[in-house]
Amino acid sequence: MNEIKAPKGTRDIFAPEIHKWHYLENAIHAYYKKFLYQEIRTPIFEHSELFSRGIGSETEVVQKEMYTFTDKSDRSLTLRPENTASVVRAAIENNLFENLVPLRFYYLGPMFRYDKPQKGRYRQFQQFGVEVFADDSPQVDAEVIFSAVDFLKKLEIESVQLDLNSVGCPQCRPAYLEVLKKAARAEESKLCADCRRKIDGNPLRIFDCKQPACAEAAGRFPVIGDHLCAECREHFVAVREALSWMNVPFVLNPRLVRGLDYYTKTAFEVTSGQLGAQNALLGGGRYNNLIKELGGPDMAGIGFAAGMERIILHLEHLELPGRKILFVAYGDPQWLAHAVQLAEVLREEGYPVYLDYQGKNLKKQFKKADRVAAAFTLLLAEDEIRSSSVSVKNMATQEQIKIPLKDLNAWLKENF
RNA sequence: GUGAGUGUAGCUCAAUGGUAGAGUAUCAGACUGUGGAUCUGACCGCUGCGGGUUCAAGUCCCGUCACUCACCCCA
Repeated sequence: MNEIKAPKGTRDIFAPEIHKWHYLENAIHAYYKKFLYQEIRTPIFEHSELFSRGIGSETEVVQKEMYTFTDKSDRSLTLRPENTASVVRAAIENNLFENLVPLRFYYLGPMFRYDKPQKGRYRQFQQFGVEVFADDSPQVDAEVIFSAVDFLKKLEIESVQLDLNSVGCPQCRPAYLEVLKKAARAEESKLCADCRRKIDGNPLRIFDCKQPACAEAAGRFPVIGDHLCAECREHFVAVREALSWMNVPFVLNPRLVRGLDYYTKTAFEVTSGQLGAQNALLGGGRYNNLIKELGGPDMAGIGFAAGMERIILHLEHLELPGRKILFVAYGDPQWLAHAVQLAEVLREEGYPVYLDYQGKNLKKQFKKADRVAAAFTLLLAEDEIRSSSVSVKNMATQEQIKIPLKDLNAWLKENF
């Protein structure tokens, strides 16, 4: 008999951690409402082709990490590894580009990638993110980046670094890639086997390699910043200027590349030293060709995605105020009916009320009240019932007073 | 996909190759109108799983699975 466990890379979330998730989710909704972003919820699985076309069929994510399956009608479907392609698809499909203003969305929900789990990395993981369409202004880039950093700041996550780069566009990137390949080939003998393979496939990834020899060689490679076309260069300058208006500090990182193919111009990433190897809290950038490539209008787009588990890891020491609750005790089962009715009235008034139906005697009930961390225990037994009152015990101070039932609500409003 | 570390009670951890233990939690009682403290008792295990070595394996060896961390990749 094998015990059935959660699949590798998945996990259960419950109290007390779940409180942090509620806190984070509420914070996301509240924060992005201020920017007039609208929440969008897209399916958790999509046609596989959406991701291979959107993310890029040569990317690591599409080649090795997708949960792809065939349904009973032989459709190839895939559990979403990220949400940008889906949001774009949804906007196209629902004609949102014509009807909805502003074209600014945020989302949150589970994503799936077949990765080897480690700290901050799961096979089912939660991301939240934003997508802004139809605006190529560099100031929008800055606003999106500002919102990401500022949001983390609001959560008191401040020991982070914002890396910024421009990865060019179809006008300038191909020429740069050729220059880069040439430089890499010239030093091919110094590179590791992995990086030699990257030269023809995705030479930008060589910059990611942590092998000292590769990093050393990559230090001499040309960087894209010197090969941007006029438009990309001006855009990048304007983004940096707008970030300075917003007092967002950043680190220019000419070696920053993104894992998904659709990025153009601005690319950014926020990392944290507190996370271990998987140190990216969020990453994103501009994708001015994605919407068109997926069959939509020729419109710009920019967004980012953040790893919620990784943010939760930064909320370790967050002290969430415990929910105050009332405990109704009844002493002897013969008074249970009165207790049930009192609990019902209290809940109707909005109070969180706990009633223990197994309470055999007062001692046990008070013990349970202690266990559930009740602020007050309301005792309803023979004396109280006879006098139409209730004994209210403050569990912290041990003070206990008898209050007429008709005054209870007013008293609680005052003291609870 | 590669590597390393760790798998013993619900949880945290002990146990020279020689009868599997403690703390904690849970339950009951001391204490039938009152919680936290204390004391007493009870419950708690195919030592991840499968092989092997040995008179004897939680302990040594091999395999396997799981978890953790790292590589890789990324949020």
